[in-house]
Amino acid sequence: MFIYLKYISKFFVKYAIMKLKLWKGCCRVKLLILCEKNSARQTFEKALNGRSGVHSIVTPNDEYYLTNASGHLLELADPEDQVSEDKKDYYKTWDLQNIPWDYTDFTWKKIPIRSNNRSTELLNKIKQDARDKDGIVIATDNDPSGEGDVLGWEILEYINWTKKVYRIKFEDSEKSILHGLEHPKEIVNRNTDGAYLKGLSRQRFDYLSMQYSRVAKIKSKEMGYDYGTPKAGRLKSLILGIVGRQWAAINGYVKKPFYEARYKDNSNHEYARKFEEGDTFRHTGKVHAEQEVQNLSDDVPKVLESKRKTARPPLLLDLSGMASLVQKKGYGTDTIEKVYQNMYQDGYVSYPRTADKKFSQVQFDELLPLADEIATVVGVSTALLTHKELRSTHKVEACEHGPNRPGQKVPSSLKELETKYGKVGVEIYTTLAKSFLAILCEDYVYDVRIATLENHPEYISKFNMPVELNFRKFLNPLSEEQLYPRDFGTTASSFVFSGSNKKPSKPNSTFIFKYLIKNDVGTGATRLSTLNDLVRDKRSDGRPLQPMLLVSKGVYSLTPLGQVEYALLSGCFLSNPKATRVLQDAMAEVETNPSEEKLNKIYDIFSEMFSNDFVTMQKNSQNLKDVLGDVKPEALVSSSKDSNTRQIMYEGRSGHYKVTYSQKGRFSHKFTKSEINALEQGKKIMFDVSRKTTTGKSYKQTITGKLAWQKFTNKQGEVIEYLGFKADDSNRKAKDGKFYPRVFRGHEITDADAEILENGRNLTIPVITLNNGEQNSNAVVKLVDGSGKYKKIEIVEWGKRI
DNA sequence: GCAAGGTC
Repeated sequence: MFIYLKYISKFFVKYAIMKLKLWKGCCRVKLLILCEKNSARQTFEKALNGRSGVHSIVTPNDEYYLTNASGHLLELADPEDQVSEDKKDYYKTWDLQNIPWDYTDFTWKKIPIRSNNRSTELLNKIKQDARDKDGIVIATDNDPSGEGDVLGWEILEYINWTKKVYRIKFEDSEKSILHGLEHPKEIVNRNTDGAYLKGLSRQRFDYLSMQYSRVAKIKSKEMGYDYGTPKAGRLKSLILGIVGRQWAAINGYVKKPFYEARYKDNSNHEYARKFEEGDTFRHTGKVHAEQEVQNLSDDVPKVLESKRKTARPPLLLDLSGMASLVQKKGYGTDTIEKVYQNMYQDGYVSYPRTADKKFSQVQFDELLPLADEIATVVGVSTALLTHKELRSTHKVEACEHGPNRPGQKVPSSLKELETKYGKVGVEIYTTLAKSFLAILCEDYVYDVRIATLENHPEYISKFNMPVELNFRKFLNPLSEEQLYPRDFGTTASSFVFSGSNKKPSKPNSTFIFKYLIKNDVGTGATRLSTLNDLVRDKRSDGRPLQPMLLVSKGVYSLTPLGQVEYALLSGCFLSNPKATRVLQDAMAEVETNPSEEKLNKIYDIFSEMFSNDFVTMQKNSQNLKDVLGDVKPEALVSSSKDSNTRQIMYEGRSGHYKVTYSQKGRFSHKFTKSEINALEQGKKIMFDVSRKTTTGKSYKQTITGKLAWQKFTNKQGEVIEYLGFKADDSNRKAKDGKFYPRVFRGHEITDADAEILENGRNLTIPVITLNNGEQNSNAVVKLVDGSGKYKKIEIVEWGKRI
């Protein structure tokens, strides 16, 4: 009986507990946590110990499930799909009559991103994941622009989510994620959410800017410069503007030499006076400086002071900084971007699209234990890594992704990277590793030594004497001369120093990025990809595309199409950093006072800017001929529609050339990749072509030649210059100055042959195919006069068959 | 066909 009771009570307790659990479970709030991307979701998974589970978020025991997007999954549909049926044509047709657009026509409809074939699939998955949930936590990145908020909300809108929505903010670390989950903010109405409206205003402003491209295309075509569609936008036009202005400065540079008296001591140190605007000791004529030098007696150096100084390691790298450095080693930024992405996916390097150059403590602590291992791989002495504390100058309290740096996975050797990613992978890793390892070294210590001259104290000389190299042993290493400088000498005498104003530097990626960063245009994620976009000459489906920029040896220049845009948008707000500043001010206002009214103000700001720029562009189009000169036929869309042309910089000018070399009806040859490579470097190439005799028998002819700028006169009598393959003269020049074929029926005329022919004698040579039907024979030939300045080789008699 | 913003 006792046992029975015990059993019963045990059963009841068990039942009660089960009931309680069930009750608790049914009342638990079910949350879907929406991360921006796969890698972020994985970090959440680590922080929460599982993809799903129980965690205190909005109530103490919420059931959560993690899901993720992949950046933006939606984009604004094309203009014609934003408007009512009766206005479709108006917005579809590229016509100046249909511009400017009326923003009140737009529904701001979004569609899954077309270029990403996974977007619909992911949207469906998120919709599925959300089905049984009570709330969604938007856990996308916390960009100050509100982009993460837009990214999350547009997904919720797409899946018709009507239940609760929370937003959490955090940085890219487990600790910060847990902290963020403790502070969810419920958003009842997205139309009054500051961050969301702020992001939306940026998006719509930029969308409306598409009108610029239409205007630019229409006007340039109208003026005969139909080189393609100039792609105009806040970021693109700014890049083209800075490249265009820099080349204008380079082309307008006038060297202004100057001469001044200086001293040099017997250790080769130079002593000069400090030049300030208005000083008269700098002469434009050499004579004046020479006179001055004659009056300056020899002197004795005197050390003024030796100051000990230290220099901290530089900040770390963001994507554009990393790309600039690696590009200098001879790799294309497009390749760098792709390879870095692959290395990131494999865990060797950190998240690519960051704008951070400093560490948070958490990120630093995560990487520090790997330092010795990384140093060994890249060949940096671990003995140098003594500064294990994060300098305050290199630290931020909170940041998103942190700088570009080595990842948690360390390769066993550089060879491992080379096998997987090629040499560019090695370069990327070494660059990142060194910039990280440098901050674990002590400061660079050096003495600044300053000297003057006993009797001419206004002459000063200065150099740095290294004391302890530390991080400069491997990062920005000193030259031999800088490492072991000679100290000041014992005597000094005067000389004429000649210098000149500095020539503006050619625009490379560092130059472009610096300008964009300074003006806060674009983001870490878009600067490099947009620059690559402008250089791209193929669409994703392989069809040709008119590039706006050309890059050669890291230097960027405008293509004819780029020049069109540069000319058309000159003086426009859009191609000025001011456009971004005006936009950012308006965005800040939307954020602090989120309302439909403030959002509408964005459209007004855009409209005002555009109406001014519209006038400017029309004016500019009238001056296109003055600015651009004659239309370049090779740049016309009509002449480069096929993939048979390549656009390159050649001998300092840009042009198209055909990759198929042909002589009408005789032969054609499509250049191979290596031939194209050689040609574009200005090298001479050689290839065989197949030719046919009159009887249809084929034989090979060897052609040699290179790319060259050539001229022809068209029917209107205009001399047109074009770039193309120029075969070496296939004629020999005879003694009398006339020309005759270098190759006759497959036989190359040797010097000895020429000697005989040009003396009017008969010559027996092997020829490949004969008119009498035989295949290979000897033939007796001689040289006879042809028309004009030509002679020809004629068969006198068939020889025997070979 | 046009943007800039994400991501792989």
